Amino acid sequence: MADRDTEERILDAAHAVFLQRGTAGARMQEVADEAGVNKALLHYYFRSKDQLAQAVFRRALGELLPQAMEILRSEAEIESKVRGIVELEVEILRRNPFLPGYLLGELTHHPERVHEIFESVVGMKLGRLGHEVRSTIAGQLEAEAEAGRMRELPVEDFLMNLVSLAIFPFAARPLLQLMLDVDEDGFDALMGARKERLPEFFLNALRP
Amino acid sequence: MADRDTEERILDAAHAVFLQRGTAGARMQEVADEAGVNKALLHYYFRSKDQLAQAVFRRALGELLPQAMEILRSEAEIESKVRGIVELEVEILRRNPFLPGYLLGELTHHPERVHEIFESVVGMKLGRLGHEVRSTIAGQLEAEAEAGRMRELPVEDFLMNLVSLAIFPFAARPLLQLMLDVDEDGFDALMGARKERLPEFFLNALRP
DNA sequence: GTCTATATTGTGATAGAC
DNA sequence: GTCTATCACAATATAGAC
Repeated sequence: MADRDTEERILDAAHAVFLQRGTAGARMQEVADEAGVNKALLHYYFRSKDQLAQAVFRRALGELLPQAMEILRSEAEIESKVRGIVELEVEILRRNPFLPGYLLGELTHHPERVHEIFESVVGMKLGRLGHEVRSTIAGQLEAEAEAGRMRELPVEDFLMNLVSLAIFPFAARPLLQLMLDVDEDGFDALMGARKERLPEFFLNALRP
Repeated sequence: MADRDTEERILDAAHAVFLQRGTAGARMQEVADEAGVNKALLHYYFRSKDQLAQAVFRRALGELLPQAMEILRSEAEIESKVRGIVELEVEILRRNPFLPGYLLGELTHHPERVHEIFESVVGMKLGRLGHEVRSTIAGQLEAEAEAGRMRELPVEDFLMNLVSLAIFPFAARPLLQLMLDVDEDGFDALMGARKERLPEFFLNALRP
């Protein structure tokens, strides 16, 4: 219960509270309670709410982005990348219900934070990484198209469409649960089943 | 500058401020300034911040949902619905950059609000509307599949995949702008071009 | 209906003992 | 490192004049 251990407990607690309430809606007192320590300790370790919020945001973004980037810029085949991204994102998001809504909310309400944090998360200049991913996949798509195995599609579309399909339903979950008339477990089951169909759906869209 | 007019100016101002900052991050003072009136007037018309926030949320959801629902449960053909949804959502979201992030953030941070508000927005019992949309489209999908024009796909997948593709990129815009290395105008141009390709992409995924 | 002034509470942050 | 006590101010909300 001391030192590094406490700092970690606080960050865990902050993660839980900030993701559920959002940065602006989160209260330091609630984080302290959740961590089982006093409010003053939060400031001892993180100085201010803003810095704690940044640590949480960095961590949250780090749960999603680096592994996805790794898959996308690897040398694996297109089909394998599609399956890998779907499997990865769906499994992470099934276990973290607040993650996508939190991230998208923070992105729109604090867009200025993204730039600085992005780099510390993926450990690379963002422009460079984005370019690397795009040129890698663009080459693959082009080769597939020339071989007649896929129809032409801009890399930007490939990337946006893939992550849209994988992530969005989790972000809109509260609305979807009402419209599809399912509870938590029903939704989770739905997502588990959809995960199996999604790669086929996406790859089918790429057929010539 | 009186009566109904003032109430509307306040709601407009609140809409602008709340969507950009989020409900918890928004300040009544900023809303008052934006509306060009005094803080006390906000309470005169809306009683509390919470009620003002609800009015804004209702209005924001109303910009997106009812028209989409109308298209989905109409008697139009599947292909026409796909084109209609893409056209509608993309055009609305291009003009309202904060709308999707705000909605998704509020959904995750205040899921309890959805139930009550949903009904007043679409003017119908939510379970009923959802069921109506699903059974209508399920019938259409089944007919298309039997005629050999489309492969089989659960209604839930059809609905989730379609709205995911249409909405998500706008919600993730700040991140995508960095990764794709484009500014505001570049992003808008990208979305404009993608809008034309999206229906083909989606319909292609439905081919047998 | 609209304003100014003020009450009241909530909340981030620090001082200082242990 | 961790706590209690407290400060300082931000933010919602209301009272009351006009």
